[in-house]
Amino acid sequence: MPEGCKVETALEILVGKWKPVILFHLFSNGTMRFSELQKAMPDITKKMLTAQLRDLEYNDIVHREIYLQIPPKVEYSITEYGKRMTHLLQAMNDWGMAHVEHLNELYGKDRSVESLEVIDDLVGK
Amino acid sequence: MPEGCKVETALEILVGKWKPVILFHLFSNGTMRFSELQKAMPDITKKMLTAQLRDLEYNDIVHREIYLQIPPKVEYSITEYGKRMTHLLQAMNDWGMAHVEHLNELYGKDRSVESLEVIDDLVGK
DNA sequence: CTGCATCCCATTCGATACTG
DNA sequence: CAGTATCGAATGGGATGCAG
Repeated sequence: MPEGCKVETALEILVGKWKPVILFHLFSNGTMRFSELQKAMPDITKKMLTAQLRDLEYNDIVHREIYLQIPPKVEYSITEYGKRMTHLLQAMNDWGMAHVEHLNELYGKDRSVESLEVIDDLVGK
Repeated sequence: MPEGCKVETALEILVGKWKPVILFHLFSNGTMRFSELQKAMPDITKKMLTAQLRDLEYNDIVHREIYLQIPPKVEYSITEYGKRMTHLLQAMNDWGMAHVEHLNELYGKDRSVESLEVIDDLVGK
């Protein structure tokens, strides 16, 4: 472990019940409208979706493009800066997968999978 | 971004208000007694410290060595498996530091530093 | 010394309704 | 369509006291 310890800074950006899923969809699909994100994540409320997107926007991870028209249209996408965190997300994802494996070996299968339903739905398994 | 998206798995291990600090101390000092950890983090309550250590223990990141004696003595250390996540922690830390810089450039200094007091105390700045 | 139990508060999050 | 406003429930975390 290094000096400084800004691990929490990284955590704060990614934590928030829905941020990883949102990023996953935006990384996968490129640009999405608010309603498309909602359709992709049926369980998230508008309030939460808005809040998390605003958070990501403040951190320059997500770009919000507003079209002044009726009916309104707003598109979200990953910023260039945001794309640079792909490696970190990849690293976290890889470690996460390996860790699930590790826990399975330690305790046996079918455990510690709670609270990942959303992701599992997403992947469709 | 990959398939699967187990980013949340990684997050769940590190999240918990004190886990990064605990890991930081254990990585730095090797083996520490419960009371030493408390001294190192004056603001954490016993309840929280216990809970987070149990969590890390369950995830095979931290080892708990109990000496059966009076008065009791319990030592905590990073497991071999836990040491293998050094690279991930390093990556998150690096990104976190760079991100603080990035935000400073975007919005100007002296912002977004809230909620890092603990870490800052730790580093003594 | 270590750490569990209890109570309590603050913040988060979901549900619902409403608006430009 | 893309939000905001309001309320209540759930959850996380702090303070304190007791126990092995």
